[in-house]
Amino acid sequence: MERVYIEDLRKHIGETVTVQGWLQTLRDQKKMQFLVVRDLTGMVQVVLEKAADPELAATISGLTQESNLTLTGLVIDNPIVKLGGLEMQLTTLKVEALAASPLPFDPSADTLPMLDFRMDWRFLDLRRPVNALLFQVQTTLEQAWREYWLQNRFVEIHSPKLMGSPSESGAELFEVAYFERKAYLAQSPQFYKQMGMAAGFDRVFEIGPVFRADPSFTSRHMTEFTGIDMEMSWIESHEDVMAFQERWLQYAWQAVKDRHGAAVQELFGREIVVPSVPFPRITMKQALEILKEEGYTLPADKKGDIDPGGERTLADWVKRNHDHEFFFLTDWPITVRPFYHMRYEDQPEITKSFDLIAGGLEIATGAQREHRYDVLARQAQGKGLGLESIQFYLDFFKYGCPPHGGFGLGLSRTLVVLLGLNNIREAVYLFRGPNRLEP
RNA sequence: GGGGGCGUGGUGUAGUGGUUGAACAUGCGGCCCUGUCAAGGCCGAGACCGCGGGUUCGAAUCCCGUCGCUCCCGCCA
Repeated sequence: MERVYIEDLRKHIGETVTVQGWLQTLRDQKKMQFLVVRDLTGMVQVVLEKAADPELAATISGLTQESNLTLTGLVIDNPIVKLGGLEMQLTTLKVEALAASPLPFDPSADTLPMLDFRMDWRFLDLRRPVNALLFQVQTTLEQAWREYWLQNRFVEIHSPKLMGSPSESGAELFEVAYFERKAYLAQSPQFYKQMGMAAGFDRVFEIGPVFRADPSFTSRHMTEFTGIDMEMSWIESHEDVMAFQERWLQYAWQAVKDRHGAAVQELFGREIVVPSVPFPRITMKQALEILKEEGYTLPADKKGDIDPGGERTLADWVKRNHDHEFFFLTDWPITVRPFYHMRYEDQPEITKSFDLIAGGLEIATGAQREHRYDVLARQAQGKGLGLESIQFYLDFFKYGCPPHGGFGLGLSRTLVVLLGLNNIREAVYLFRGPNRLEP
C-alpha cells in the first residue's frame, strides 16, 4: 500500500491507509493502546483495542520510543482526539527498526540537553521538528537564490578545494598531505570565481565548502562552512554588487516567508520580515561618526576597523533610524582589506568594498575587484605578498578581464539571522570547530 | 592566541566546608488504574559530585594543577 504522509490523513477519512514514521509516545493501557507516530509532516494518534488483536497488542507492548514503524489502519474522524481531531485504528504493524532503550536523550522532551551533548547525537537532535524545518528553510533559501541567479544569466561553477600554494594570507589555511608534497584546503573560492570573469562567463556563482584554520571559539565561527559566492562582470562599482545582492536576498526571504512563514512562526516564534530595498548604506567614515555620537568607544588598536560590539551598535542605530534589519557598511580602508579590492581613484586609501550586516551579525563581504594587471600587482606588492605564489591568479588579468565584483556570504550565518538562532552550531548539519571533528 | 564562567545519577538542575545515608525533575524498570492524549498513582534501579594533588578533625563545597565544555575579545562568513 502506498504511503500517506501524516499531514494528508484528513483527506483519507474512512479509508485504510499506510503511514510510516517514528514512535514518539506509547500509552499502553489495560484495554487500549495509543501510539503517537511522527513523520516529517506531523504526528498522529494510532489506536488499538487490545482484545481485537492480542498478538499485535503484545508486539506493541514491546516497542521502544523512536522505533521505526509502518502502520496500516482505518482513518477516522474523532474530534475528541487532541492531536488533529482524527486517529488511525490499527490493523497491521511492521516494526522496521526497534530503537535501543534508553535513548541518549529524548528528542521530543521539553528540556533539551546542552548543545554540545546534542551534537554528539546530532542525528537524534535532527529528529526534532524544529530542525527538520530549519533544513527545509535552508533548502528553500538555496533554491530561491539559484532561481534568482538563473533569471539573471549566472553560471554555476565548482572550484577546487585543494590548492597548491597558500594564496591570500596563508595564516588561516589547513595543510594536507598531497602525495609527495603539501596541499592546502581553500579558504575561499575567491581567486577561482574571478577566473570565471577572465573566462568570459560574465556572471558565476558557487555554493561550496570553505575551510578556515582559525582557532575561534565563538557562537558564529566554524572551521568548515558552506560559502555562498558570486561574481559579476561589467559593473561600474561595488554599488552594482550591493544592488544585486539586496534584491537577491529579498527574493529569497520572500520565498521562505511564502513557503515556511507559518511554520517558522510556530516553531521558532519568529515572523519572517521581507526586507525592503535598498538596504541602508553607511560608509566607514559615517559609521565612525555615528559610533562617536552613540558614545561607543572602539578599541584603540582597530586601525579603521570596527569590532563586533561596534557593528551591533550600528545595527541598533540603523534599526532606530531606518527601521531596517540589514545595512551595508561600505568604503573600508585599504589597511583592513585584501589587495584585490579596488580602490577609489581619488581616495587611494579607501576600497570599493562593503560588508553586509544583518541582525548585528556580519553575514557577507563584497567589493569591486581590481581587474587591471599592473595595478593589482602593485597592490599585492604593497601588501607584502610575493608575486610568484599568486602569479597564476595575476595571469587571469593579463589577457583581458572585464571590470567585476562580487561577494561571499555565509550560509549558516544567514540562517542564524533569518531564524533568530543564538548559535551557528544550531544552524549547520554537522558542526566543525577546533575541537569538533566528530561525528 | 587572550580573558571570564561552568563541570553533581542517562539528561536538566539544587546543594558553596559538618543533621548529605548527595536532593528535585525528567528518562529507565516493575506493578496498579484509566479512550488515553505533555496521562495519573505506587515501588525500584541509577551519581562515590570531570580527573590528580593539597588545606582541614571533616571537602561536591576552599586552594593548586590538568582535561573538557561554554561565552566574550581577536579574526572573519
